[in-house]
Amino acid sequence: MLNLKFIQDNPELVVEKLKRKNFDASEIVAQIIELYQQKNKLQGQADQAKAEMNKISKEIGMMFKDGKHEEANAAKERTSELKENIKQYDTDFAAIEDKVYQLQVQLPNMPSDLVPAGRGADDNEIVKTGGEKPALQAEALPHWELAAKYNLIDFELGVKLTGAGFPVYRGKGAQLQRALINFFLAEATKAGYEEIQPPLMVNEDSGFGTGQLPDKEGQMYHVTEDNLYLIPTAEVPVTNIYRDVILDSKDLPYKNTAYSACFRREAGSYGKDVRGLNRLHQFDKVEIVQIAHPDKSYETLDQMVAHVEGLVQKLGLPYRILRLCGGDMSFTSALTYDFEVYSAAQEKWLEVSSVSNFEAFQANRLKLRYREDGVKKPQIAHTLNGSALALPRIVAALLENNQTPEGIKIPEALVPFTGFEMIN
RNA sequence: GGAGAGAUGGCAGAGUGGUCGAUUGCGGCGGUCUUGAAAACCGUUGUACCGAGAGGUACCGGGGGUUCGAAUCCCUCUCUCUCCGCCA
Repeated sequence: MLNLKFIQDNPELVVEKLKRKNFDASEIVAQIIELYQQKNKLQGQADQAKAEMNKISKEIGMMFKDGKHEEANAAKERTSELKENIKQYDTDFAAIEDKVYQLQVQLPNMPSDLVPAGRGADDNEIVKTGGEKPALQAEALPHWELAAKYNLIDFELGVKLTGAGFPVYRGKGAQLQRALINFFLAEATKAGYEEIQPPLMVNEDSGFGTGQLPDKEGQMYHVTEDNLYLIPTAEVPVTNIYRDVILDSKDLPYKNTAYSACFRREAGSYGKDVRGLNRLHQFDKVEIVQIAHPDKSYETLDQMVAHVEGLVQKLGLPYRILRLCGGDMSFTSALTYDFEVYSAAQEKWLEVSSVSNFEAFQANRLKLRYREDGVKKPQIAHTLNGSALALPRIVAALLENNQTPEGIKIPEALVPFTGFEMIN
């Protein structure tokens, strides 16, 4: 959510910047400014009326105290009209405020100047490529066949237990999952992130705070009986730790990491692109979150990107880093880097991480602020997060890229966590 | 699931219709004192919006109502806690 005052003070800038997200904001911005002025005028009138009312009420109180009952009753008569007016002002005010809000939430976050122009995935900028694509023999198998061959993942069993998109990991498959989680958490801890074990369900306020609600309601599993939502990412509970808080600037940045299962309904997305582990309703992910000072948030973003890069490097996966173009980035992001790893048997790049700076967009909703030494008014902080990493596609790439006639080789960095070097 | 209690400022905790945005204590900040620190003492210490400013308005879990006037009374919703039951 963009700040109202900012929109009011910089209407052209907002419109101009949002063009890069292929969003025409001119109409909405104009309406917001118009309504904002009405709102302020109304507030002035309402406040004045209320001030008068408060004054009279106090006077009446004193009169009663002094035993001047007749005067007091006379004064009461003056209040009825004021009362009516105030009621009207309040109703109108609330209506305008609501309208402004409805418009305000339609505006996406402004992209950073680094964001390339573009419409879709093809326009993303490849900022870096690393690692070596493996040379597989001709009969290399896709990961879902490898998973079956070595009894690592049972997709059909998941269907029996729950439904499509809920695989069952077993044996070394399950152990590999656990090893990856521990490896990612260990790396994050080493990098100074405090580990969090968050609830896997959140309430409406939290869903709203990070922007899943009200718009993306359909993407989350909703437990209607208790009105709770299964989290689509640990970002939701972890970032909401900082909802409605005022931090001390000298404590910034706050760094948290969390492993969680993630639940996504992904309604309607079935087909050949979603085979195997490519897209699931439940998957595991380690997330990193930072709350940063606005002056430092891009530095922070670079650090987070470097952290994620370190992970894919240690796993020995061929990867590339994309800077998302205006048309492909999310509604809430100001700058996003996607990580893709190459899954050699599918011959496909798979997205395994998305690292974003939301600047003040989420923090505005969250009312997440910090106080600068000696400055009275709290300022809005910046929020960032990234996957570090999402497991399924990492597993897919590991299985496919590391397959040999003897079995699947575990990357060296992971062996201390798996306890085995080979799946065979 | 049954019974009860409660929700007030960073925390603790007063306040049952009127100068209450809210007593007090703790914590925080500033100062006096001290070689330094502690103690003691003095002062200060919420957020949002409007306003050039003076200042004004709103907020005592959310919403609604009664009243000239509500933290205080009424209705309603939500949440939390305690005890019992069940259970990991």
